[in-house]
Amino acid sequence: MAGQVQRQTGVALWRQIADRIRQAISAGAYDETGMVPPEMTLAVQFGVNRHTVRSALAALAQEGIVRAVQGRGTLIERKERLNFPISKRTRFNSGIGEQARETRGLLLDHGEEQANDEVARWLKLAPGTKVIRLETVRKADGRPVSSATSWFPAARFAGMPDAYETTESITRAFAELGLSDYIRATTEITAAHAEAADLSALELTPGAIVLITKAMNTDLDGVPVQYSVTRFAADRVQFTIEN
Amino acid sequence: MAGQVQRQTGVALWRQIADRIRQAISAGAYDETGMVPPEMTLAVQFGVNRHTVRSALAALAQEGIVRAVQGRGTLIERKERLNFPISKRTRFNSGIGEQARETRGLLLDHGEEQANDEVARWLKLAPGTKVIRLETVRKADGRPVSSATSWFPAARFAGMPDAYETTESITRAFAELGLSDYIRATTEITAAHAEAADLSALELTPGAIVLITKAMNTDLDGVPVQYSVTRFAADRVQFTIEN
DNA sequence: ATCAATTTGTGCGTATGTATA
DNA sequence: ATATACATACGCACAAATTGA
Repeated sequence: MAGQVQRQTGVALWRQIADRIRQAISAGAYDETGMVPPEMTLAVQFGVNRHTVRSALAALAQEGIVRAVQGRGTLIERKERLNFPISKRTRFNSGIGEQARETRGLLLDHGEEQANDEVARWLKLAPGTKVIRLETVRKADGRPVSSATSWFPAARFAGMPDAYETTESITRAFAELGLSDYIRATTEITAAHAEAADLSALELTPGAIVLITKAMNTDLDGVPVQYSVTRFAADRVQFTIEN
Repeated sequence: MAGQVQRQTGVALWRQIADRIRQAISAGAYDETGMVPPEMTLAVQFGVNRHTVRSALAALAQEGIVRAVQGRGTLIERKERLNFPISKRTRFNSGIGEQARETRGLLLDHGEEQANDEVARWLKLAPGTKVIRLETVRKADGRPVSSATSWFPAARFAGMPDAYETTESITRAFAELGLSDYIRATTEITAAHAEAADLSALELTPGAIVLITKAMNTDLDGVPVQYSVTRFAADRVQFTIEN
């Protein structure tokens, strides 16, 4: 874990250190012992006071990533990073596969509205066309992984909110509404700092990073059936693209 | 730009605000005027003192993203976000296409070494096999976009460093070495906070985000020819996957 | 059972950075 | 520019828990 933390940058040292340790845990750097190195070792490594390391570890403990035991050390509780394959057949639940014991999809809010320019462009509709909006959060083993806003052409998928609430899955909801198969046409990926809404929806701490995908699905005839903006907790996921 | 900035989070208010304004500029929120709103307007919007907004704008001015003019306002200098298509035919230079007038690839360092477990796994070689390592930075219109470490099987591509230095392009270097075509087989995408090395290589400010890709290219027979770990300045790029 | 070494937990004083008014 | 409040970071000291000799 080379590279020093930096002062006077607007990001507190304890946060920089927490981010680095979180990353190291995800990368499996401490797999041999299952523990984080002692506080003093980390303090020397990062060139800071032990108190500063403690602040960082406290933040990670708060996230449930580590657990400190007096006299023993700081144990690693979790190190998973879910992998999302992105392909023509991109689906949340089957993509997760055996990486989680249980996945759930919760419907937070929904409504019918008129497509704004962005939604209309992606769904290839005229601006103002009626669309169904779904706000959902997906969890794996109880842990929030992503929050999404999806839009569907209202003319075709008016029953979407009910279908999703019942099935907890876009794929199964589509099936209920008579669409047995669909294709991921385009995916756009960016990254940004978590906003206030992300913090509560994804149970993140401020300063965390979100990976943002804007994706469009079509039916087998190439007609757009869904546009969604999904925000993933960056330190819980990675994407893979296989060509 | 909804959502308030938060105190006591380890990220200074001026930095949170700078990040939000940078994001808003990228998203085109101020395209009508080409200017950032007045400092007092922003101060009210974020619920902070005007001084705090000034700190944020000073940081953005330092990055060259905005320029403050007394009596007029704060002008937006740059707002581009380069788009990287990821597909079988993923190539940096042709992918950039007309988005930049000039692209360069600079060779920072290179060497011959033995493949560690990660490199060996990706290149499908036995650990310890000789590989060529290239450290490169790619720039578009003089602005650093990504820094990459690439590994190539040494037996086949011993001339890689020279070829890259001459051609400033992986594609052209491969061509010089007798490989006229190659395929992007796998791409893995994650995001993390910028490390010290990123700050200098990509001219970032601390707290910035990097998008990290781990990618493997093969020749037309499916034999791995390159494994690379590339770190992109997250606020300058986006990825798109077309299926 | 005891002891020493290691490691986390706690307290206090001080200096500097951040933000407001 | 000044004053005030709070957050961040450091340095030192000592207490409490765990481990292994």
